[in-house]
Amino acid sequence: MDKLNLMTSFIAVAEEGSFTAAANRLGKTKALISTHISQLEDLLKVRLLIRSTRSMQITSEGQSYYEQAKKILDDIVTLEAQLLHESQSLVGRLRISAPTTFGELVLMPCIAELTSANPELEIELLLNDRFVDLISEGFDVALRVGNLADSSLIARPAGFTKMILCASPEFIEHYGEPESIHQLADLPCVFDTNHRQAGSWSFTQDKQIVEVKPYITVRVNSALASANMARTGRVIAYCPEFSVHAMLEKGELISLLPHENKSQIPVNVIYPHRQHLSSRVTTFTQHFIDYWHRITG
Amino acid sequence: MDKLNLMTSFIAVAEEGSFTAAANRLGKTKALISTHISQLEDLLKVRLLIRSTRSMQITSEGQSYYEQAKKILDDIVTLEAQLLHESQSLVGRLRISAPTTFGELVLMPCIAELTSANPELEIELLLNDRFVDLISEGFDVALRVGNLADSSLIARPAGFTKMILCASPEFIEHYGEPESIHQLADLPCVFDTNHRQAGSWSFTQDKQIVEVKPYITVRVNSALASANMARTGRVIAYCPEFSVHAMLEKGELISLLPHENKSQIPVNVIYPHRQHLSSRVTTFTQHFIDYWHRITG
DNA sequence: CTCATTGTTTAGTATTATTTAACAATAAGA
DNA sequence: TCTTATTGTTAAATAATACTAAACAATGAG
Repeated sequence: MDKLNLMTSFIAVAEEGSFTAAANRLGKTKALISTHISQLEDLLKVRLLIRSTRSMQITSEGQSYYEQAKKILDDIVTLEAQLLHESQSLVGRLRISAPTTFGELVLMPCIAELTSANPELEIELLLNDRFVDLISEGFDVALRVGNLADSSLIARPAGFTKMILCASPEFIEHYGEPESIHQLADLPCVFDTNHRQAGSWSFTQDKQIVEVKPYITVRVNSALASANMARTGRVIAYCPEFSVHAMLEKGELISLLPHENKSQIPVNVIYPHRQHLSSRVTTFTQHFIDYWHRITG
Repeated sequence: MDKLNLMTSFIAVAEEGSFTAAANRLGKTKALISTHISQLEDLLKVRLLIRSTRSMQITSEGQSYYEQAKKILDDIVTLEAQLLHESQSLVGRLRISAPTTFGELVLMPCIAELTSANPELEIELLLNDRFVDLISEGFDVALRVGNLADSSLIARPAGFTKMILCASPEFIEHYGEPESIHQLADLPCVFDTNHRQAGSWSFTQDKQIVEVKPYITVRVNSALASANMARTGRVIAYCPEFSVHAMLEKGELISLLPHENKSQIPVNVIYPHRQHLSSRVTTFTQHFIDYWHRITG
């Protein structure tokens, strides 16, 4: 028994003053309205309407019920409209999880654009390279660089980032520029432990994936830290393009063997569910993907 | 789709923190809870809960919906309890319709007892000898003296009143006491036009109904008026016992042929419906019936 | 790694909602 | 006064849905 249906029927009858008119208003039959009123009266154990075949009169209890029932139905409509508006407007908080370096270098300018366009959007960005459980930590959305583990989470591909093998001019002056990736086994390297394969770097040559074990002198769980290490001139680094972009532009680092390595790693936007995404999430996602395509060409 | 059911399930989940616990609380299966939540989210087009098989988290929209939905369910419970209380207490108005003389002489003392015992009961008594439509004029209850016309109304028999043929001592002194009802055709009479049969009186002799056409000198639509007419000594009257009771006691009127006439007419309590009577109506009805039995013996 | 427990899905069943049609009651019109 | 049209009610039939049971995939605890 759908109580809200019964209430709706009763309100229509009270306002129209007749079962038939109420049935027309609601697009139902008068028979249904009749059973609805009977059910409601049985449920409430109170007579709401006094009716003969021709005339009808609302009881004092019916009048009191009408007023309050109408308010309750209004409250439900208001609640639902407000909730929909809340989820479809760009007001409120958006919790984002992202890898540290990626967040620092890529995401901050992207988010700056978004918030200046939507001042009421509150963004909370948590940068972390450890594994993050989106659901239990209450994130709305996350960015992941690299291949994804199997998961129940939903991924939306945003594009790719090139992997750059690089060193400083001082390093090249001292060791000379390597002519093949296999020389990395003999040259001092810094290793970003955020990479999946422990102790090895993978390159793509002529669409073939080649694994090389570099000579590792330093390990660190940060792409930016390893780029900065390379800038000292002591080591070669293998970093995502975004983390060394500025240093390459300034000439502080130089890309090595750019024609021999076409490695790319995927960038994904992740959310914990697929349905009824708030527009905060969809707006952020779309804006990030646009931004990423803009800066990676 | 019973929206209140969906809301109830969601509230249980939000409070218990798990679908299974919510299902146990409501005595339903977890499968049902799962579909309820999905339906509610589809209905609202908003994600309320973020859930994996093991952990669950309420969204900010879900939290807001929970608080307001809970209030709405509370409002419904409160409304229903209040309505039931309202109809079961003796507070409020009771509109009664009754014949004029009956109301003036019988009902007023009866109602006086009732209101002094229930000070919060407001009684509105409308006395009227014309036909009254209980429903369209909004009466809760009516009293009818005499046989009832066929009707959709509900009648509860309260007892009977004797019909008394009577005249004043002066009348008897002048005309002598009649020895048979058939003499009424020759003696001057006052006729109460509230009687059903126009121009004739019916008597009950040895369980046989006898119709007599009296010699009518005055017609009036009031039993009390016809009794007062008889008290002048000019005419014989035929009245319900309650309307001449006081005059008989004082000796102002004398009952004629009491052993030859056993006519009684029924007294009924009438209401426009049978179900969900307010306790105002049932209390009044019971009190009147008790009172009537007390005064008629 | 196993096991128990979670939420989801599907198919089947039970229940309810709704309509259709026949009905009794009654106000309006002839 | 009689007929007609319209009212609310009822019963039976059907459409819709609520609910369950069972099998499932995912995952945290031991």
